[in-house]
Amino acid sequence: MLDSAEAQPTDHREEKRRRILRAAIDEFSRRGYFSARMADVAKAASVADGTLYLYFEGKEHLLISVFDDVLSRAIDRARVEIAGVGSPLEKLRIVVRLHLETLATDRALAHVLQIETRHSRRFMNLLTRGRFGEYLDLLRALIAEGQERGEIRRGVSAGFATDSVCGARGEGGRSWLLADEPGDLTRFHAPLMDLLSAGMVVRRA
Amino acid sequence: MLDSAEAQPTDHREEKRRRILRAAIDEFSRRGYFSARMADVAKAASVADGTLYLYFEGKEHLLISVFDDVLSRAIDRARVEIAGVGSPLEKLRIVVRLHLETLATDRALAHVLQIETRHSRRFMNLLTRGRFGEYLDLLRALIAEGQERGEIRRGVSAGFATDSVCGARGEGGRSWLLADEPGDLTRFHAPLMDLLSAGMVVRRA
Amino acid sequence: MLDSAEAQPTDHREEKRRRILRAAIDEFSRRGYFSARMADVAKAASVADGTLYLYFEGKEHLLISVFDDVLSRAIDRARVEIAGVGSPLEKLRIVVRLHLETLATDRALAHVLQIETRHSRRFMNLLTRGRFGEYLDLLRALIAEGQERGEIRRGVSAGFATDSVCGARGEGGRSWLLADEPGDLTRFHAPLMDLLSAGMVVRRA
Amino acid sequence: MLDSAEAQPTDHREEKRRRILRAAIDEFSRRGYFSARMADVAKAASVADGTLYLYFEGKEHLLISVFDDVLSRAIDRARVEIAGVGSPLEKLRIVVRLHLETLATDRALAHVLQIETRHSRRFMNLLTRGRFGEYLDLLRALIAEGQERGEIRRGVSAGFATDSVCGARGEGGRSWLLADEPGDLTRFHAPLMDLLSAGMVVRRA
DNA sequence: AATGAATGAGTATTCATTCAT
DNA sequence: CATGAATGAATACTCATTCAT
Repeated sequence: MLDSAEAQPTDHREEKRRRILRAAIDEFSRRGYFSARMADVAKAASVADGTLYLYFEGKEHLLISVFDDVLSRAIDRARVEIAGVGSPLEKLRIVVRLHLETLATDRALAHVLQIETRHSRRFMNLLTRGRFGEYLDLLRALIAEGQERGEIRRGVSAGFATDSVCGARGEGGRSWLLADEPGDLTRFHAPLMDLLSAGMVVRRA
Repeated sequence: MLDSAEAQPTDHREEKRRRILRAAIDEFSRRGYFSARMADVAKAASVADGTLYLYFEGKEHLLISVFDDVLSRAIDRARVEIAGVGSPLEKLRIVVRLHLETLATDRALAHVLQIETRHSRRFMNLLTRGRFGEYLDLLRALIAEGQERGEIRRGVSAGFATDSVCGARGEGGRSWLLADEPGDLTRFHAPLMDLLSAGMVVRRA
Repeated sequence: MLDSAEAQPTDHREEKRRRILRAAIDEFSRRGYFSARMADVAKAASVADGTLYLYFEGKEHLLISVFDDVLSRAIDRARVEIAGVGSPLEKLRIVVRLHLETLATDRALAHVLQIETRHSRRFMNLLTRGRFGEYLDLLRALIAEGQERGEIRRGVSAGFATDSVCGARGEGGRSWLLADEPGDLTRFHAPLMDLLSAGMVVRRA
Repeated sequence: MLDSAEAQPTDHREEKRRRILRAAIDEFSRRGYFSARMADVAKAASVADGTLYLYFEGKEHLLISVFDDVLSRAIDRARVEIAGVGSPLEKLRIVVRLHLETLATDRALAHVLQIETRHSRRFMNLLTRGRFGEYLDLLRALIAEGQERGEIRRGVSAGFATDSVCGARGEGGRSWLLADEPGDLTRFHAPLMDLLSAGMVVRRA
């Protein structure tokens, strides 16, 4: 009883928070972070300008929140999906696929993640702490695990391979974002994994 | 006689243009494109605010000019260095090395190229025409050539491979840029080429 | 109840709008339109700089609004005062008197109307649509009516007489300057001298 | 010999001065005084920007010079043409005709004189000293003379009639606006209406 | 909690003027 | 005398943020 009495406003609050994040993604994607106006985000979220500041500390925090929110859920889903999988390389494959699927499903989100979060050094540093760091840790762990189990070549440092995975995926995403006729992002999945695997996989004599 | 008479002002002008570009790179790198102020660029270049507009049309054009200027010289150097080389894969290796060396030499420049030029769709389109397009063409040509000569697997499309090269290199550069203790960027060269080559090279049975 | 609840903000808003217009009249009069600064208008109106733009689109629109606002009220007053009057000439006399009284009451306003609204051809065109056009129509109608009733000489066209009354042609050519098909200015010479001479020349018996 | 030796540069100088004035008239007319750029005046006059300042003290002085130059020649011509005429009213008629002819011949000049010289109170004061004052004196003298000889009604003050003729009072108060001791504008109402009515009212036999 | 009117700091750009050549 | 590259003061307008209601 108490719960439901409190659940209502909380749900309401959470729903409004999500609406604002959604509006932020759309506006940041459409106009770019710096050109997007808080007033437009508010309008798109159907709230008053001032309300944004009851949910987020300011514009910058709103962008960080988009990033964190998406990665939060990405990590959760990834952990669930790779739970029963044995091969680290296969796990890696799954994580990359999930990532591409998320981007493919929500082009505006992809744009914000790929482009708009790259602005200032300070900003990137803010990002690296928080969920993004966790995500990188996950990838690094998978690669390290793969190396320990002999599935991935040791010549490649885990950090470097992580960067390559993110980078290749990122640039593919960027091309896809900027292309006039985007097509399906997930079609990059196979060749991307193929390409990277080829470099990482231990080649059995 | 005529030369020296005309050379002075031209040299003077060119020298000032370079000073402004240099200042722009530094300021855009330090504060980010949007946060950088034209007044600071002017001060860093030791010219009056108004002088910037005698050399560049505006802030946006200044950023584009940085990009174009760097790529102009990158392309020229690349063409010279790969002139006598036979193997396309080797040529690719050289181009990537040159690129990394340029970024490694000038961290501020690297930052501007990797981060600050990624802002808006419109901006990217501006960039793609001009020298950047030429650069991509060069890479694509090398990959296609490699495929014709059987050095590079045909399964990988030239466009996709180009993206991967740029992306992996980009993300490596980005990590390096954002790392607290950067180390030497060129140490990425060997593993990067190794990684990519492994994915691209025709594996002889 | 409802009224008073809504009346407050509306009144408040209207009061602020008037305060800004008043400040604009004073500043435009004191320094001239181009030399007047929006910041000074804001200060004189006791509002923040940005507030000006919540009430008017920009500096130019502020000037047009001064003009329109004054003419709006001039037309209303004129219509009331000439309502019961029979003679068109008498009506004309009243309108001119009202106009002069308004100018006489508010010297700053007079200055803005007489001088500062005369800047560019484009600006005059903006002005001619809107309330100014209505005002001219009123004058033209009165003169035409006077001519029909034989109170005003037919030799003078309604348009020309209108211009003479409100002085557009007083100095010999403002209207001519702004007209789309100027024709020959000297053709105004005869009727203008006729008109003025008649008033100056001693009427013999 | 000496004369011709010195005449050349002097003529040359005078010719350049005239070219600049001409360019100023055209540019001020085309874009308005405030929007016209000195650089454009220079270009239109085929001289360097800096050269303008060898002939005129600055932008404002350039505008005043246009005014003064035109009036100088207007006064000279007027004096010549009215030399042998007996009737002051006829003289007045001639002066007005000359004035209108000048404006009619050069529309750009007319625009500058009618519109662009009306900007600030300070500016008008600058103008009133100099040749413009002389011009007004001439008109006043003619009217006074006409009144003495019984050609012009005495009810109209010389000053007021002068203003009416050159239109300063045409719209109801420009002169009043710029006068140092304005008095009451409404006192102009009766004589103004009298003046204009006389021209418009049907004179009953 | 929500609103949205008001705030005012912040900045790219222009252009009259100068002065070294 | 003439040039025109360089100067730098000056300002309209935007928009993130606040706070009285």
